[in-house]
Amino acid sequence: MVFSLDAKSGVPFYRQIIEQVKFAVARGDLKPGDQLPTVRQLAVDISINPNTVIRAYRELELEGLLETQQGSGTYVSEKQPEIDAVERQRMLDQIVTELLARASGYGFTLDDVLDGVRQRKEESS
Amino acid sequence: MVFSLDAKSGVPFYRQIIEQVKFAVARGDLKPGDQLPTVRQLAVDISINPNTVIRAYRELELEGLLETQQGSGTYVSEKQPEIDAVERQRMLDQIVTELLARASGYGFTLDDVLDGVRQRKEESS
Amino acid sequence: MVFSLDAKSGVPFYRQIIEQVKFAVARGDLKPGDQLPTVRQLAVDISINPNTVIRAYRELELEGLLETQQGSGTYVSEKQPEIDAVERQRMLDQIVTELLARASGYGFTLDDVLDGVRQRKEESS
Amino acid sequence: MVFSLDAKSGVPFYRQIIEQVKFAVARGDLKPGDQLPTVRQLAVDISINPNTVIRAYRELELEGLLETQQGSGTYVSEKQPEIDAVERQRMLDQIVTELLARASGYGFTLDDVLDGVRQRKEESS
DNA sequence: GTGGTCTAGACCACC
DNA sequence: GTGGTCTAGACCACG
Repeated sequence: MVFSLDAKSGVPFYRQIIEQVKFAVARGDLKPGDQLPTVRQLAVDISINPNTVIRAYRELELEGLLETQQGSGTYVSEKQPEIDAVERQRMLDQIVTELLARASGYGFTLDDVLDGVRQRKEESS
Repeated sequence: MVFSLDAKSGVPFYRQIIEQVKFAVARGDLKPGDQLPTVRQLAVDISINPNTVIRAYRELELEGLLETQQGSGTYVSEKQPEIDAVERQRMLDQIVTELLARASGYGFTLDDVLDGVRQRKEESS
Repeated sequence: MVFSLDAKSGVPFYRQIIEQVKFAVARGDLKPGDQLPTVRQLAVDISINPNTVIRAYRELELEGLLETQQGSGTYVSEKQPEIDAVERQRMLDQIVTELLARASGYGFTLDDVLDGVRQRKEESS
Repeated sequence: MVFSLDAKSGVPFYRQIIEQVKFAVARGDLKPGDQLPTVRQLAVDISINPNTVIRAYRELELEGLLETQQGSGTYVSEKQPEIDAVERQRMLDQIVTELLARASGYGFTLDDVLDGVRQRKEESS
């Protein structure tokens, strides 16, 4: 799995790592039992402070997505946490709300955003 | 114009004010020449420190959206800064990218997001 | 004498008035004994607060450039204050220093400014 | 890079810092990628409140001159914002206009100013 | 009355 | 360690 960070995005590094891991798991690129890069290795690979990697892994572990085996490494949990459907929907709502608010601040309408997302879909298909 | 802050959102107060002003201008609720609430008045209204309001107004002034006349008040600029079409598109791209990145982190597909936004559209119509 | 204010310049109104009066006297447009517009008249003419006019006139009176005769009006002093040559030079130095500093902040060289001033000279001749 | 403040000038501290940074970048004393003094360090060095330094750095960041990396420090942007040539000329015009206006207020002619600036040039050469 | 600047100090987020 | 946000309150400048 390949990680990449964007320092200019304003999104903190540890969040970018978290999202990339979640994305990889959601896509199936990372399967239960798969090992993740070691903290030190990943830190070197993407040129960041090991503490930042630790923080990302720890949060993912707290969520139940990862498991660390002392001395062995960090792995994708065998039992992926089931997210309550209601909770899940609320999550999406929250994300959509925030981004729409930001978009409207720049004068974009809901349709503008809708078109933007549709366009991505075409590009990816 | 009505302002409201959400202390739990994690979004800094001054950013919330900035976005609400931008939104109001984009919607036409605030027109060029209109006076904004005075710093002290708004501070009292939404129960925050005047310095925080000043900061929000100041950033909007630096962007060219507002103008302040010492001793008189703060107004919406007569000449709203024109946003370059290319710049605008890049802005939308960035917003959509973040929207999708955040959503995918929770396992949502592009279609899930599309549905989420569509749903908003129906609600608002 | 015609006054005009530029609200966008950032220079406070009372300073703009002061400089315009000084300029008019320096040019000879206003001679010793000449009456200036009354405070109220000028305030109406240029659409500002009378207090602002009062402030400008008062500072000019303190410098000895104007004299107010209660109930009669404000006049250019018969005896224009002589500014010490050294003081005068220091004044110019200070003005030049500040503006050059600001110009350099935008990457302009001393020659750029020099050219800018020369250009004005040609335009005015 | 050495900073120095003049409390008597009437120019706000944060503006003085901004102009000194711009000047240093324009001169090449600060190059893209260079780190600036930390907020706290600079605050101690020039004996002002850290908030004032933050404010200066922040405005420079909004202009695109600096970039801050949370937890790491503040750096000169790799891509310095390009100033539109027209915009640049307007800026110079504005500076020259103010220079002449202020000078004429003290009875200096355009030639006096020209001499004053020329003199600076000789001194600096 | 209006906005602007600065300080002091608390608390937070990130690396 | 780094920068960021917010508060409280003083003092100033402008109209």
